[in-house]
Amino acid sequence: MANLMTEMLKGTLEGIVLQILSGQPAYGYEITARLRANGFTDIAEGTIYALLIRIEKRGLVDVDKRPSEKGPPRKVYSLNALGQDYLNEFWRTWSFLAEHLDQLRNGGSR
Amino acid sequence: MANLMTEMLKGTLEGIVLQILSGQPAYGYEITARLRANGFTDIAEGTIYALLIRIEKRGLVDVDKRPSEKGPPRKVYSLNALGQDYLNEFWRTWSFLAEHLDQLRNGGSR
DNA sequence: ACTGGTAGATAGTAGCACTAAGTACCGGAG
DNA sequence: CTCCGGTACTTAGTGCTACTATCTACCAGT
Repeated sequence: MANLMTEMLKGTLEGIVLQILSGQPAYGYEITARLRANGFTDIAEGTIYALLIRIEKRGLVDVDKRPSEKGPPRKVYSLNALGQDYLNEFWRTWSFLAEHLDQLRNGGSR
Repeated sequence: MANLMTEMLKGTLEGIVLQILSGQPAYGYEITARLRANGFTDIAEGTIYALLIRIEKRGLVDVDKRPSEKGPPRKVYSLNALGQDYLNEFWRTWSFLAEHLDQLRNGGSR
């Protein structure tokens, strides 16, 4: 059975990660941990890595590889100008959706 | 380039349609028209029909076929008890997501 | 030597919205 | 009478996204 949250995250998870990166640069493992701390306990690690590669290919983030004291080198992602534009667009779309859903929920379907 | 809204609708469009049906029974064409009137101008007709068939197969709605004065017979969908449960669950999930996104947006990522 | 925590990559799967094309029915314009 | 436009529904195929599962790699402590 498909999970409701799984489907709802499609499209929004990307914005969530970009928003996190807009605060400060971060690497994958850190982002996953931050998400979990933030209540999104069920998001798989692999999902985040795949997403990061995707937004990197789209040129929304810059990457800086630096050695870690523990384990393999980290890939530190930071939001660039294009990413910021995309993030703004994301929030505009989200606001539209959230507004209309609220409206629909409160009987305002007429 | 993938549309932001398209991806964001995944998972939520289903809830939107169920919410519309919770007010009163409706048929596909009508639902499409209502969505368009509600600001969702870019939702394709085919999408709604596919979605309706899906939720019918899952047993979330009951179907009543009745002749139309214009064109082929309408398939009138109405929300049943299982659908209502699912809708409640949908709103709970949505609220969680909306809350956490708001929190994240207002610098509350720490 | 082994376990556990840190860090990332990837092949395969399922679900969803979209595109595009079609069927079917009817009324009115030409 | 034929054609067009509006109503109403169907369906095959596509692309994108999150998930599962598994793998590599590095290091510290026992």
